[in-house]
Amino acid sequence: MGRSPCCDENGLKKGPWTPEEDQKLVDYIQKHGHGSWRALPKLAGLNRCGKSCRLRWTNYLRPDIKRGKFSPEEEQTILNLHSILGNKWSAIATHLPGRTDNEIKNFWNTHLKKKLIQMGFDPMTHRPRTDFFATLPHLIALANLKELVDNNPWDDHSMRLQAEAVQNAKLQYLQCLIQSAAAMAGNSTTNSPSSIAAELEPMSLLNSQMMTMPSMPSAPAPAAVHLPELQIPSSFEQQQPLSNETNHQESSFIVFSQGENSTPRTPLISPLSLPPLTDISISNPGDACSTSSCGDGGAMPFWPELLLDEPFLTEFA
DNA sequence: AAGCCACGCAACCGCCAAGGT
DNA sequence: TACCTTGGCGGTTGCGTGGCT
Repeated sequence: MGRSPCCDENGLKKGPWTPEEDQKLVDYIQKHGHGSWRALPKLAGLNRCGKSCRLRWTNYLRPDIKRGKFSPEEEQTILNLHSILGNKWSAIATHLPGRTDNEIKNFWNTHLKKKLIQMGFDPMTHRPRTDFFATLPHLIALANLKELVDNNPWDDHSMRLQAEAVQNAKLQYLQCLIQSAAAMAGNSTTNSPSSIAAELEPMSLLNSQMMTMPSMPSAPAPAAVHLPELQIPSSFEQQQPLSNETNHQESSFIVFSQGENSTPRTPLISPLSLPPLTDISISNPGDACSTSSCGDGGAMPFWPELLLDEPFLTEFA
């Protein structure tokens, strides 16, 4: 496959376009259409390569281009589509009339990506970052959000996702505790529920700390946040390991998230960066997933759309 | 007022796929 | 089938601008 000789051709101008060049290009295309981009510059009297002309036209001069700030709706659309399509800017642009892929790409790189990072999300996966300590300050701030306190149950998708980030931190902490407990137990396979429960006690401490740390100057008064409580099933000790492998130190068991009475179960995130599950499975990395909610048992399940409303984005800008 | 720095955005670069010869 | 041309895409660069010290 050959490479197209382009702007490296001698004598062709590069750099910013002048109004005169723009006018020549617009005039020519309006009269004749662009036709062959390669032939266009000479026909239009431009000392540019065809590629440069095409980019100038498609990204700037096209009459149907919408300029100006992105609306909250457009912002949301980009977030949603990016969570599905990734960096397929041209595909995203097809859903935003008047916006170019270049413009969307720039907007993503200069605004949205930073916002997601600040909010504790991985901008590529749209998942809460799994680095607990890196996201802790943010999570503490989140825990102080009045909206989180007031919005219960999870009637707002974005709030729910943020709550999941908090929940994720809790689960990671839980994982650490479990591993510590397993280490303390040595090779013993009898991790009783009561001992695990004892280890879980600091979870509430963490929760309360997250509620009370003065991380935001204007943070509302600390109050209880109704996160779904982690529950260790009473039949915990009877849970079968999810894997037949026996060379792991950790025991495999299942932690269910349970919503409040009428609240549907909240999809949670595996603390081990496993695919998100409806029923969290804390198991050994690489274990086969045996829960019915685990998609097709191997393929990456579909991550919920990231729906972040403008006030929320502004809040953390 | 001058220098520095961060940011936004237009433009370029390099690669790829499709279609033509 | 191999090569070439063209259009398109995503990543990156560099310049202009505004804010801060």
